[in-house]
Amino acid sequence: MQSDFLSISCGVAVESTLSFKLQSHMNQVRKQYPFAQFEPRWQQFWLENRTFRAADPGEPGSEKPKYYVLDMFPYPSGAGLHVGHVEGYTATDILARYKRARGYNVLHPMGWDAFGLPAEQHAIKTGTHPRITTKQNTDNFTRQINSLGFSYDWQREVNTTDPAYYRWTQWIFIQLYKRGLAYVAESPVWFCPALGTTLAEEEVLQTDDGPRSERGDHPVERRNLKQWMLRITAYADRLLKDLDTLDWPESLKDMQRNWIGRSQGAEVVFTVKCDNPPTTGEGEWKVPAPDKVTVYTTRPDTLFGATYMVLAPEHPLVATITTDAQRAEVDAYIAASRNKRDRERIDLSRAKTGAFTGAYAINPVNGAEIPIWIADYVLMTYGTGAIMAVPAHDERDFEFAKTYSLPIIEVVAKPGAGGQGASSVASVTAASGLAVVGAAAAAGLGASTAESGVTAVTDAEDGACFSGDGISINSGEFSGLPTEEVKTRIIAWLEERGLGCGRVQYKLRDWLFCRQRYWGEPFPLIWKDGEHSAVDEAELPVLLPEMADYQPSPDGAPPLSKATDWVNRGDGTMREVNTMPQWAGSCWYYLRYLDPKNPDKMVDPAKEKYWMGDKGVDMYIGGAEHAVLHLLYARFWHKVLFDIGAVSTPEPFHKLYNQGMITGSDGAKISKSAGNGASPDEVVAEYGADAMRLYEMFMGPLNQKKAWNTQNLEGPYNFLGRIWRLLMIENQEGEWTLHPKVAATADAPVPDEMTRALHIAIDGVTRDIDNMAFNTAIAKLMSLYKDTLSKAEVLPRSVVQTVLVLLAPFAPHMAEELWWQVGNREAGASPDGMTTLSYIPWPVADPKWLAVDEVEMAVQVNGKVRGRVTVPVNAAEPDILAAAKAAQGVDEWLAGKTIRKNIVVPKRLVNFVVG
RNA sequence: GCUCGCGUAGCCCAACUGGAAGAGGCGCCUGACUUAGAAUCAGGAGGUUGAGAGUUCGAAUCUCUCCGCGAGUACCA
Repeated sequence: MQSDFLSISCGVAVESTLSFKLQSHMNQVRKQYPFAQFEPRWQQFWLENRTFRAADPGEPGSEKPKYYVLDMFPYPSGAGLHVGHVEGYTATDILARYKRARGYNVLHPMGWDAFGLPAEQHAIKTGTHPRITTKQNTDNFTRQINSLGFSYDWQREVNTTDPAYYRWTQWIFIQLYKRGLAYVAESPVWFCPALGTTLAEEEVLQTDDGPRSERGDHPVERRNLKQWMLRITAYADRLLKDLDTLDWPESLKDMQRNWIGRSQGAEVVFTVKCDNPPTTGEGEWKVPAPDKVTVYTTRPDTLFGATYMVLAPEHPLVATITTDAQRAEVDAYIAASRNKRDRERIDLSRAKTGAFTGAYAINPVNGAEIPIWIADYVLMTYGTGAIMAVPAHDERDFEFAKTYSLPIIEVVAKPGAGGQGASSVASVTAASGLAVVGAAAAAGLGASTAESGVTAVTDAEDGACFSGDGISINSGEFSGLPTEEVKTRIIAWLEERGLGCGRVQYKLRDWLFCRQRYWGEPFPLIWKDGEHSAVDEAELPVLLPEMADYQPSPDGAPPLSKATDWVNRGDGTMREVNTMPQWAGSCWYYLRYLDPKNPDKMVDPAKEKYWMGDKGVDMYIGGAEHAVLHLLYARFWHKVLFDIGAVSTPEPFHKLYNQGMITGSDGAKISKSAGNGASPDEVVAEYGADAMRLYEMFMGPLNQKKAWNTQNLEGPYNFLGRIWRLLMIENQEGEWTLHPKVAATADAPVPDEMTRALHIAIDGVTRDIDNMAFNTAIAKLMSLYKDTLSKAEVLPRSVVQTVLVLLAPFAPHMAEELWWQVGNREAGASPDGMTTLSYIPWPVADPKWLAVDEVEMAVQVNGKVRGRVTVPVNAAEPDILAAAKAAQGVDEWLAGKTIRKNIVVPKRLVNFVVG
């Protein structure tokens, strides 16, 4: 029953009757220590004394080395702080407090990513202005964050919706615009009817139910719209290359590499042979018949194996090359494929479909005529929208060729496959050669591959298709050479003749950078006669106009278009009415923290140089869900700012760490409807902030997914209670005072074994924090308590204070309170003489206490432990072996055996291998 | 389908990177304190490291093949 109540207590939605029972139960649970009294007291102390203020260059404290530890700032939602926020913020807080104690000038700021859809949707529903909602939410987040004792420098708070902030977002946009990195284009873009706005590629997820919005999970569709784009592709190569310089999780770098999707290949020009040129029907040329079509391929080495060509259905040449005979079929296919898109469904079966245009292309390397098809497995948005199909060496082409009985020619032999395949190919080539292909192609659809004889040289019958590297065959002068070499040679061959060239291609698309919403940064742009220009920088910020009605227009026009006084500037120019996407403000907020109130500059160069140093942010912690969104966008903006000299590092975030997601008790994502979550407010009320922080760090490795379990929370909570009761004692009135065994023996000598245990703990905790292994650091503190502190008759103050400094990053309130209770007071600092331990130097483990004289080693015979032996730590190998042979239990296993090999692992074990 | 990560005690997790399977916590059991329970304190039990092969004197750790869970990605030529 008890655990039921506890788990219910953490649910977001609690029914009133249960909630009542819960209360009565909770009241019975005795608080292990009076956290409700001292936690708020220290939070107030820190705020009032600006304990965590970071020193800007020139100020006292700035002579220390800097350490910039950053959280991904939150979107202040109405739901309030989430246990996932607490996880990341606790981790950075531990580092911030640890680094302060280690003598660093620590920058640890917090702010609000406050533009965005939820506030606007709430506004549409309730009529409350997003600004009001945002203020309420940031107030609530601030309260919750402070209730957890995070050591932010609140003097540096930023808010993306503050005109003094977004003025500089607009300024950066103008710099992009001036450099030609922002442009308007009409293209097929993602549109979300439910959200009433376009979305970037990165904001659309491909799901089993078709493409859907990353935010809100609504269906999205392709529409041809005129939109503002940012030319992030111009930075594709640098964004890719500089990943190598970053200390990020390899998996995250892979995701960015994958998204950027660099591939190296070639463009090849094919000549179109159109025996039956298209006409308008009155016998006139519709357009001049095209005579060239360019394809992109990453496998130019397989050019001899191209047996047909495929254009995307949207390819502009389709209309002009299609023969009259094929026109009906082609038009029907185009219509069907467009319809397929509109059905917002992904075809999981991947059945390949297409239509023959009636036209042929001529392969530049061998003059073979190959049929030109259209198929929706070729995308207009990648490469040239046209491919040469090599069914023998490409899975997709292979499937398509099988479906439509197109010829398949093998031109790459598997390495090490032996001479059999190669020779059979060679003989067929010699006998029939490419002429067979031409004949098959000319025969068109009707030609069966069996009749053509081509399949004899392929693996088609066993359903195989070899897409790896190998040795070229059947490829004229290139036969016999390995794939890589053939690629180079064929590209050179094509380039010499003007028939193609090497080319690098990226998957990354330009960034769709405008939204048809109200609650976002207005663009600093004006229009006149269809021409756009940037406003003068002196006009910034371009303020969001006050509006009574921020409903989207039924015709799809952005809400700002209704603010006519704002749109029409009176001089014949009109303002741009789109707004920027939410990512804009988060692209550079880490820079504004450095100089948050500067009215004249985005950031003062001296401050930027000091805080960003050589490598930028020293530690950035957040979830992996932003891998190809925020983290890619911010790197792009930062590089542009670097290019214009506004920042001094090529990358913004040198070290990045991904926190693992905290799921509900059922392992599923925490949601209100599932009721599987925990609310930080409730946990803090019941167990206190220190216990919540300690538990979230104790759950497991920071970078792994973990399930919330309130029962497990009681472990760290009990530990804090034990530490408290170790030093404090409760009288009959329920007041806590310092325990006599601490107070009476302040100057007591420290037993060697206690000193040793303390130094082992210092060493272990320090290394664990440096390795972000907070769970094991906490376990080491628990061991120190259990094995040493709890057993001590007297607790020397020096030991207690060291323990409190070690505890402080994890449980800062209790550490501060006990620090004060054991007598660290300062007259005048506060009415009670409160003084912080935040800047007390971190203890250093003395190696002499870590050293041991003797070690116990395991003695194995043939890998099985048969005894143990204690030897001096620096014993020589012969001595160890002698002792090991004599060890009890070992001798009998060695009796009468020949030792063939001795293995000695210093300080660990001895293994005798006997025959 | 492809890529990557993870499987250790009933549960959450350690294991110095190839060297005695166990640091810590939850739960469970025993004892102390209690009229009794709760809380607290002291102690204890608990194992084929997902399965199978391989490398090695020695494998939780390295290699391969499966199984299970999770994340990313999805016709990118």
